Amino acid sequence: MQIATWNVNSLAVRLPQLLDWLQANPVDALVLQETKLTDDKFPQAEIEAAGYQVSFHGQKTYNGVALLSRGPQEAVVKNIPGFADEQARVIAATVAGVRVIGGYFPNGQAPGSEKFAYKMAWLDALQAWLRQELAAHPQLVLLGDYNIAPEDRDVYDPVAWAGQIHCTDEERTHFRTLLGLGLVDAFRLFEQPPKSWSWWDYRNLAFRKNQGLRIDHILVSAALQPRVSACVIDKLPRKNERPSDHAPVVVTLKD
DNA sequence: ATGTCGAGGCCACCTCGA
Repeated sequence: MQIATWNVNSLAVRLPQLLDWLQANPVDALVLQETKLTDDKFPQAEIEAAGYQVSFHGQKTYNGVALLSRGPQEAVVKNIPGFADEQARVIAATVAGVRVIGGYFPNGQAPGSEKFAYKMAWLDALQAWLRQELAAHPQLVLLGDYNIAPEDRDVYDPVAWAGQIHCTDEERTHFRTLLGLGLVDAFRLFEQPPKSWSWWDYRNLAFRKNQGLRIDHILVSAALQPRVSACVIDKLPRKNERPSDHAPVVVTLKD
């Protein structure tokens, strides 16, 4: 079984690439972030024609998430229960016995800003909900665009980025708290090439210079960890002539 | 090199967010 995450930065623009990618990578489940589509504009028919069931939760211009799966989805949840939020950032469902939670974590803009405070409140709410989800669903994966680079080795220039958004102590503490709930970073279960990133700024020729951050993550529960056999970042879509700024991340589970 | 994209307003350029 394979489960993947991809911030597509506008599904309207990236739909052809998504369909191409699914043909080459027929994963069992995929969560998308930054679809930037209201639900009435979501390309449900095209995705179903590609052999996937899909749940989605979107809004105009910003954010928006979706969950695609080959098999049926049970107990679909949109956004964090009990956390009033106008921003569409979370979608979850149980797929083939695995609780799949996809998230588009707030960017946070800059430490000290209102958006940073919102990011912290959102992370608090996620953490509280996740405790319950883990108790109810031991086989769980939390994946998406975390907008957090957990360690200095996840940053192309850790000195320049020290204390900057994605790299603050507060964000990294939140990431470690998630691990403390009984989750593990699937990517770090394996030896990986140094300078592995999942996002490169569109500016500054960042991709050509491989100046990026690893901010898209797949965290798996302790009960799921023994099944994890691989976790990779697929840089290929970032080489498209009209790419998203993020690359997909894929985890492989043994049956 | 702050050297890019994408959405949306009410455009044929600007602002915002990332």
